[in-house]
Amino acid sequence: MDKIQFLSRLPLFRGLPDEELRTLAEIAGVKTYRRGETIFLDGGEGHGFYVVFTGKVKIYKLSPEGRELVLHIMGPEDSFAEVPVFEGRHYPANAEAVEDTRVLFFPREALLQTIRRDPSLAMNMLAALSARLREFAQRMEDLSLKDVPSRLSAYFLHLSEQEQGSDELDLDIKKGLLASLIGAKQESLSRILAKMSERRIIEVKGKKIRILDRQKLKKIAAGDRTLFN
Amino acid sequence: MDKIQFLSRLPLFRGLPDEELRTLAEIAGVKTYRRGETIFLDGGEGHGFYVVFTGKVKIYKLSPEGRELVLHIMGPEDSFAEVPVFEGRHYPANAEAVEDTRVLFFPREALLQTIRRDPSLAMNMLAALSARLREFAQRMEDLSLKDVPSRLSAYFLHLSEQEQGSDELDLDIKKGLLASLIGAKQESLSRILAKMSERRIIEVKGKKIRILDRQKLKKIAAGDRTLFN
DNA sequence: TTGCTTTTTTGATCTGGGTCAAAGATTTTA
DNA sequence: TAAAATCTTTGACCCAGATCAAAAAAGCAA
Repeated sequence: MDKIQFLSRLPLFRGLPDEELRTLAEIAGVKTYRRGETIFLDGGEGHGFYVVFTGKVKIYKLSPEGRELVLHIMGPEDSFAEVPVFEGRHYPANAEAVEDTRVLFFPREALLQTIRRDPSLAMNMLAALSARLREFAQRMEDLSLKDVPSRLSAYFLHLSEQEQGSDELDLDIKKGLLASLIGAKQESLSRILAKMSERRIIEVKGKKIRILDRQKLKKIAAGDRTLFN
Repeated sequence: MDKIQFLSRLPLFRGLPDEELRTLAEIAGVKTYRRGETIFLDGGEGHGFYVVFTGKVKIYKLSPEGRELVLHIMGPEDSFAEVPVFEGRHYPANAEAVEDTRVLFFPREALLQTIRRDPSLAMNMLAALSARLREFAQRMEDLSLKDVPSRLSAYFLHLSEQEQGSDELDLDIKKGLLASLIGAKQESLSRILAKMSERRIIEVKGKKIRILDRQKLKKIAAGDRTLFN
């Protein structure tokens, strides 16, 4: 397994001298989790951070009554649980493998030492956290100011962008998980998908979505509700 | 005005050598804004970050239709707009003075250079961004999984903690702003305050709140709705 | 294949909190 | 101090989306 090569591709480690990279690669442990397994729990003590190697991890919050909000779905090359490395020492959310997953684990101290030695890692990390803050601010806005169809449409457009503007989207996750990711209930999502299909805005085949009318999708994302009345 | 002394008290600059601190103090510009004045707009180009000296600044998002979500109310010693320094170069939200306000402004380049020279500033900054991420994750959970009375109660308990557990709270901001901070409409907030007063959970006198029944407040914060039925 | 589990859809109903409108209170300004 | 502007409360009504229940579809194991 070529850990070093993998690490060198990560934006987080860009610009790091090979030697530092080698040290990090040595220190990083591989952990494997099966589908459904918990990686850590909200409030648990965090001793380092993770990078997904293969598989998929959901980062989520649970309310006392057991309702769930998914903050992120992390895939290969994504890192998570940086926060407790730098502040507070306990995890700010739960993490669970939604597929069989392998992750790299970097112990806090190793990372902190590298950061102290090499400002470029600090800068990369600051950029990464900043990007996430930006994303959260947007998510919060969406959650409190936009309705569910709008959030769903925005999500589709986002997926499409990630696939170079393709009209063929692969959700790649269960619908229930998608619902929780956009802050809705499974039943609501199902109804909205049905309505959007009926209106020929999208076509749904299992986990495959085809965008039929990008203009209308954009309108809905921007808050237009006329299509639903 | 003793900029250096002020700066040396900030958690962000803790551990910085006096010389670096002096350099930063020299570079930092003071800007003043009147109540209601815009400091920057979402999407505008960001050339540095700010620390509140006196006054109060609201950081907020606006939906296309003009609905507002307040992300933060920043007071003296709080810093804001770090994100565009490290990533993306444009502001992720709007900022407006809600009182007559003086802020210190640190140009991006000065900050980046100090960070490159001194890892302790990088570490402080990473800790600050991490703390904010943690806060955002909590806010997102509250926004999507909790109801308005619960968010309001949590806010009161939070204020109380900041005042060493006192039962006498000073909102210090307009009710409309508070509403927008907890993701509600002014009218809803008003009704909930009325109901909580009627139930003798709190007492409201203008911007002063007195907690009468902390137990019930905690119950509501935890999601209990029996008090409202 | 068959049966069992999990996921998704559909139907019926309920409700928290938003909207619109107007009155009342407080603050600001002249 | 008056009057103008802004902020807050209250009332009537409405609706997006949650909940509860059950059927249908899709995955999966034996």
